[in-house]
Amino acid sequence: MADTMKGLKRTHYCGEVTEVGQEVVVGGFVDRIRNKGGVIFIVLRDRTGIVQLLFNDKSNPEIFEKAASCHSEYVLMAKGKVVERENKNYKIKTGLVEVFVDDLRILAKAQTPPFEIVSDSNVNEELRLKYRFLDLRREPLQRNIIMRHEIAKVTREYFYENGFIEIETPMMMKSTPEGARDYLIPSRVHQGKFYALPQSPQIYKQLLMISGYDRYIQLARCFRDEDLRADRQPEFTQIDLEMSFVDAEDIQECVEGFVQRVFKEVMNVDIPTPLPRLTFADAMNRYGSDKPDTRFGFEIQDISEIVKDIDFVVFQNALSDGGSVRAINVKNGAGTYTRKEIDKLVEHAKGIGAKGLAYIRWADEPNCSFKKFLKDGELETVCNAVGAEKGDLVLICADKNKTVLSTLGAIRLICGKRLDVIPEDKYNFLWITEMPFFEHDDDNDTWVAAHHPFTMPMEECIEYLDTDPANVRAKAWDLVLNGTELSSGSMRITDFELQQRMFEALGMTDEEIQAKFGFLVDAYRYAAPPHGGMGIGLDRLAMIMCKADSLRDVTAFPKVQNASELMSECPSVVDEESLSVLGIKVDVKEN
RNA sequence: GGCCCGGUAGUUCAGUUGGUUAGAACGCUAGCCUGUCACGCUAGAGGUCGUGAGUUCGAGCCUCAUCCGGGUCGCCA
Repeated sequence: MADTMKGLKRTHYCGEVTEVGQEVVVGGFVDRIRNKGGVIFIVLRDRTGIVQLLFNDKSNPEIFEKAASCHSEYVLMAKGKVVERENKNYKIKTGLVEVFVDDLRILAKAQTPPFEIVSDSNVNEELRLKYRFLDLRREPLQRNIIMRHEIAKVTREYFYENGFIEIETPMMMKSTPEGARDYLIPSRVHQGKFYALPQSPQIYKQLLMISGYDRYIQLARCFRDEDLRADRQPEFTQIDLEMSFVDAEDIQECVEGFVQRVFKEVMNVDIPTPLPRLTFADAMNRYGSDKPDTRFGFEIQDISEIVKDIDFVVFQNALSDGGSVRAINVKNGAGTYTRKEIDKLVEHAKGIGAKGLAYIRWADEPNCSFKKFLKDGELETVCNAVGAEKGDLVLICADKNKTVLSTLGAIRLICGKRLDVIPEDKYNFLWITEMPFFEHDDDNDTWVAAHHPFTMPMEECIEYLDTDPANVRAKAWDLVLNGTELSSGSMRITDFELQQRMFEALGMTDEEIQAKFGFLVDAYRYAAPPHGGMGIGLDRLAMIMCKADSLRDVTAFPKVQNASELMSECPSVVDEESLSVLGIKVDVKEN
């Protein structure tokens, strides 16, 4: 039997024990034991830090024996006097003192853990996820989880102070088969019918504006049944907000205040506002991405005009097909890349959809992959146009605009990472504005809404709704941080007739509209103040602030790539009885 | 669904052209040590080489399939 806590009450966290002479009671996990024979040191750990416990066989043999029987990760409680250390350790906060223990309780013994509970663990993530409760004992993960809490706390404080009301919206709602796939919940009472977990509380927060709550905030759990990525979990948290009697700039100003506050309070980093802005079109043209990382250069340059007379069939074909020829000038010594390294980049470009990359590699002399098509002076003209000098690598892509931009955008990122030119301590926020309203669905050759169908178009674009969908821009915007999409927002349509036109432009029939959003459309008949809002990815914000590479590092119990959880092994099969109550028959296709 | 990377003691890894009994470090167990702090010293235990087939006299190594994990594209209104 283990000891009990009886008669002891914790007085200090381990990391707080610094004052010599105090009587303290501490509790925690055994981090390390150093048994010297006649004296034992046990390092005790809790979420605040570590403290050294001291045991001496002369002064108290019984407690000494007990200390000698301890092993890693046992849970102990110890009472004793804080004394000055004979040999001080200046590397740790509590390193000048130690607790000379006069009462020791072994509250729980531990099996040997499958991996060592140490800060700089390099253990296979699969194993760590299976024993997530042990991995969460490790200091780096605890620091992240606690930092995430700090972010959430500051978030609530900021928005509460600015007049936002926190309202919980349902986790069980109507399934709308638009956009991402829903997680479905079967109904026992209504057999054959299903609720859905929210992809976001979008519809509810708009209804709350119609109901007059004016400013709404929620740290909302959201669910999407799509494939995972390092920055995408099926279950995530949005700082979800909606505001009435505002326009886009008001919402952006409010969110700027938020990011400034959270970075200052949690990290003591100053974020200058207003944040820089870039239209979607400019972002695509300069960075080949709707979420550009602006911490480094290598911007895309259109050299179509410069190369239009060069007799190179690749360039000429792209130009005559209405495409373009564009380049990035990769600096920082990329000109010394070997042929093999460049081939790798070209292979990557092909993977994205480009037919290839032309290049000018300038180690000692400019060395051009399409040299034989060049006339005197043309190489120099191209180099001058893109600002190339010795040591640079100019990568050129010629194709349809869309392909050229996405290719060079991706290659730009790869080069930036490979050359290690992305400053880690920089936090580049960026508003991406004037998002396109429609997206072309190449498979079905139709125009589909790029956002949810309640997004307001920009006033000056409304006239093109039916005639020129490609040029309709939305009153929608993204907030990007260091190349990660953090947040997305828009103004909503409050005008009933305009909403009808939107639905028509999207090719939705009255029946469809009624079946999917009937209640929301009806609600707008009862008058709504102008409103809009945003959803800010709390997980992604925490990931960047913690300098983590994956959402798993800022999520207590994350899912892995196939959306399962390795610790509890969910999702799992349920028994026949449970299914039968729901009126469900499972028909699984075997591979 | 496509492509790429990985899987060898509890953990992190090494393992040569396919060739004797698969090694190291850390951890673990036991013993010694009164000032350690990544304590030290001595000894010991610990392996279905992810799984299954195949090639071979012989497979950790070669081939195929499969499972698991990661990254990415598709997808994510």
